[in-house]
Amino acid sequence: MSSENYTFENEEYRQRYWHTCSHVMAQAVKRLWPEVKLAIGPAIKEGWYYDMLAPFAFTPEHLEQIEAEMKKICKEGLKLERFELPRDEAVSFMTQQGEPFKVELINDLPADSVISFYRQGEFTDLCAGPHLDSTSRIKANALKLLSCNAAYWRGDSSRETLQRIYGIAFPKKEELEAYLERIEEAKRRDHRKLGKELGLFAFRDEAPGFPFYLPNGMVLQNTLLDYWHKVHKKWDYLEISTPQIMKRTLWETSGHWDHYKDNMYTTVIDDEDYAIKPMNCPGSILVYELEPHSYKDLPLRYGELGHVHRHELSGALHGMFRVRCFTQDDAHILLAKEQIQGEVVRITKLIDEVYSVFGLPYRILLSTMPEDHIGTRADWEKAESALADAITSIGKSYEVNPGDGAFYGPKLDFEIEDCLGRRWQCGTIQLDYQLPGRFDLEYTDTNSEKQTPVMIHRVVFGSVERFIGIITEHFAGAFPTWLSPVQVKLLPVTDRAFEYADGIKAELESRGYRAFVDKRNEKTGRKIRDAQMEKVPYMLVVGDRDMENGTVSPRHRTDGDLGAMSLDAFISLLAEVVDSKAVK
RNA sequence: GCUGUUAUAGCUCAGUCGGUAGAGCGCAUCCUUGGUAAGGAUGAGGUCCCCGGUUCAAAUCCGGGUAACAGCUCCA
Repeated sequence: MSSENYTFENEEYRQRYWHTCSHVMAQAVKRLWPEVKLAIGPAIKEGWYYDMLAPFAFTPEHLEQIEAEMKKICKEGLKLERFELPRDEAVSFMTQQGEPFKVELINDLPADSVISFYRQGEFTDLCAGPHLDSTSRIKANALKLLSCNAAYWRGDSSRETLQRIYGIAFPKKEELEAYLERIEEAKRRDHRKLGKELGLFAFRDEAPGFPFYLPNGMVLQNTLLDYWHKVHKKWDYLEISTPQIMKRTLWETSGHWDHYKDNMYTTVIDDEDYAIKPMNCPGSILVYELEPHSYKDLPLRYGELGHVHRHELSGALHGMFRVRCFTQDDAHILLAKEQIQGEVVRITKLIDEVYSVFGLPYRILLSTMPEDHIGTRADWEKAESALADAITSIGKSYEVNPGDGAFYGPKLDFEIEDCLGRRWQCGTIQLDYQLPGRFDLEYTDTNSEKQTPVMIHRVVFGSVERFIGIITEHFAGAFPTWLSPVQVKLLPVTDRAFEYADGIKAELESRGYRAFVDKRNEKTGRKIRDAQMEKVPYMLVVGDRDMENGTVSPRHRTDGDLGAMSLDAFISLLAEVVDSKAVK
């Protein structure tokens, strides 16, 4: 069967298609600028890229030129032919072609590997394939070069910085347009843009990477945390709060001073070294150590909304997604080995409960033993199967992420998928066999013997800041009513209705709702438009008619005019939406 | 941190060849009292990111900072 019998929905065919596009792009570049050196050009999840070294920086105009040349190559209908060469011939071939990166790649291939090439017209590339059979298979008017950026050769920051050109292509022009539209939609939802427009948060040059919460953002955060408190009370967590700054000796015991110092902010107090906490675990441990513990205390669940600081590289900062100080909705659970599975089930149920409130689907990843680890293989296997069994026991499934665990234990990661299909790692459950031992933690078991507890680190939101960023984009700023900074905006038709509106506002506030009156000297249409732009869920138009009949005229931001009704009727409607935490 | 790009009014952005700045929105005042997505008029706002250089003259050209953006590396 020829590869062209596949459809584009087929993953393997898609990869083949994009990989061929990447060769066509490289060919176009070499035709335009023969002096450019090629590195690697794989197909990726969406599209492809090619890394290259050029004596000048590519600009959008260059990309247009390359794109035009690519279209020409597609129309030329060049056949792709595979051939193999022995290693020494492969090296001399690429040396002769003036491609040092390709020579390095060939030299690094394992001794027994087959070294294959693909030729199309005058262009030949080192490549394992597979490919389409001809460049004419690529739909010339449905391909686009998206951007050009820097990338390190072999992902190594100590090596050459190359230029990476990203591209995308589809078999139909409409699919390309839909893809580009999705990118535009993501831009419209960018939480940095919405955060500014909606008055949620801000950044200043005076504090790069350290967010300022504005009044609306503070309401959102507090509402989120109120909910967090409620859920954690229900699941038997004990809330604590530990110091921001603690002595160097503590961080030496925990291992952070040796392994995490580059990311820590430090200070000196009374001639002693201190560090601002980058993580909450050592603080929780100090609380545990305050008194002796019995097996009857376990699992002991310390919850902490811990404000941590980490010195991230300036180039890594990204709105609320990557900041230098953030709040983890952390918990440290101390428990006996045999309690692990049951506790993991509890945590998974809690996480499931929270994510479903936001309407966020997720998948679970099990990260197993990395090469660099502590503890015996048997212990690891036991821990990994405890995590795996916990997930399957509640009818959920997981994917394995081999070797991606922390050095001190395996973990479960919860990856949220937002409404644009983008994935975000939020929740995580990590088993830790190391820290309790480093701090000599113990509990007394049923035989009056001292035992070392296991520690579970877990977060649900991950970081409150990142979670706020994610839901801002997920809801495009139109938060569900229970989370909206302003839930009801009263729009008096004339100033005769101000007093009536104030009375309704007071009534709503006394019931715990967030209401505001728009008393600007503007027409109703204008007030509605502005409230819509602010994404307020409910607008209450009140005018002479309502005052006469004792009604309000609610308008929902998506459902439109709901018609006049009594205030009581509106309040019960509002109560139902808010209390159910509906995504509305 | 690295590579590239960018920085002009509260916001979004124009500003040609180097001759000390403009629009729309917002804001203020006045008119307008208007029932489901923008009523009208007038007006006030600028250390053109910071420091230095070239020049008779710099928002504009050059160098160095800072910050943001895209990506790499790293990560909640």
